[in-house]
Amino acid sequence: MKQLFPMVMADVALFIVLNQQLCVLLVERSNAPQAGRWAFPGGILKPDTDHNLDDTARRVLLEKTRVDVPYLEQVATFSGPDRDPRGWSVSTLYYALLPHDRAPAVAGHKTEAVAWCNAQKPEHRLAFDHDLLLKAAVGKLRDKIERNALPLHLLPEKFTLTELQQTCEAILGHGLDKSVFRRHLKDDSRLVPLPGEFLLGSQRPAQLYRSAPGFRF
Amino acid sequence: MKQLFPMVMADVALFIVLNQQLCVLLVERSNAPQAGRWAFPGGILKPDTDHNLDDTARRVLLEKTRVDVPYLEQVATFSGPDRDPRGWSVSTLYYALLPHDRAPAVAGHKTEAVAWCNAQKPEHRLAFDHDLLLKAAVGKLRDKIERNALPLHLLPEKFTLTELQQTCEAILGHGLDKSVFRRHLKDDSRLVPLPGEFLLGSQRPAQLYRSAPGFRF
DNA sequence: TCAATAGTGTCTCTTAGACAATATTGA
DNA sequence: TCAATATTGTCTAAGAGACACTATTGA
Repeated sequence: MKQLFPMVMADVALFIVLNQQLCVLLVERSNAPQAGRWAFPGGILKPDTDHNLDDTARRVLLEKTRVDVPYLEQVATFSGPDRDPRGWSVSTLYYALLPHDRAPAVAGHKTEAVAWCNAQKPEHRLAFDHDLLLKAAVGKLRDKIERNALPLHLLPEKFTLTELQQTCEAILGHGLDKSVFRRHLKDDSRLVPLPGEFLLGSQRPAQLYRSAPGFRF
Repeated sequence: MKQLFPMVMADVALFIVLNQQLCVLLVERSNAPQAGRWAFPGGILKPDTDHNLDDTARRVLLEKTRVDVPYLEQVATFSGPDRDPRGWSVSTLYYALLPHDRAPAVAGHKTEAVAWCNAQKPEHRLAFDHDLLLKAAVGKLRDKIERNALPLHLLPEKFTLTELQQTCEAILGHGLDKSVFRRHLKDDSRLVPLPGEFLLGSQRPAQLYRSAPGFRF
């Protein structure tokens, strides 16, 4: 017998940049269906407690990984009778960004393994239609960077322009010219230089910046 | 008592350009809730017959307006317990484009009035949160035009470059330079000039074009 | 001093934007 | 011929891209 209502869920692609590579958080499914494959953290809408699907997304991410994220954005909604063997499903995909210094904060459920996986070429076999979802999420993220958005939520509180550039490069998948990159950030109000604060090393010190108050993406 | 499952629906913003104005199709609600207000054509997912939400969107548009559209694209998904007084709802918004010479093809249900309404500043009071949805749909459409997409699905089969430019201007809400506009279309494979076919009038004839085979947006 | 990276400058080439000039029709 | 619109050209300024140069540290 056919079901009357579809499953309604939210999935989250949580991005991070590790070792100059754009990575995404995946959870190994421990139960059927598709046990052993890797999927985005996701879960079913709870109409009693969720105020909208954004809430659902934030909640499932918190439940599955213990991470609360500052920024969450809708990518698209996927639907159909066959994408999940349990039946007709509608799942709205979100993406979120995590600063690389918070990577250790991510913890799996007792029974589930989690892993940071190369977002451009995942080394795990994905469950359901999540390869499609991943493409969509990466595409949307790239789009924003190409349109001059700054992925500051991927960076720690204080960062240098070089780190920012490397983060953009990891997302775009190709190098950027240092001079051009910095020219664009001239007088950009989204960036605030921290007076007198520098990143030191065996080279010329690098000015540290933080994101402007109220910055959202 | 709370409901266990949300309503799952698709809404469609069907755009057209009439008299150089971007317009959207609205349906006057004849029944509660919100009778008398105007809303996008929309309807509830039928898991038995719809293969996905795109299907739902196409079907409800056909049912409500008798129009089958060549192009349909997802905008975003809106959700929450209060946006529809009937309870927790999830609705995925699509937009579609209709050539202006097909405006008369649109017909309402027996009991419902339909109207083309100014998309930038609607003259009707919208139902539910559809003012939000309208903003999102117009925004997405503008975005695509700004990124050099051609809204050929808003034009009749044969059209001139001037008509194409005016269509873009209607979407963007501001004028474009004729010379610049045409420069961009130089050697654009999306446009095919029709050899020897011109639009005549009391002026220099204008070359007619059609969209390239397989053109999608 | 040197290696390493930060940060700036310069040159060229492409393009956007504004506007002018020319072309072709019907009245 | 004129009015109207199509179509093309030209000039200028801004920006992108490539690359070189200078600056400042620790070793």
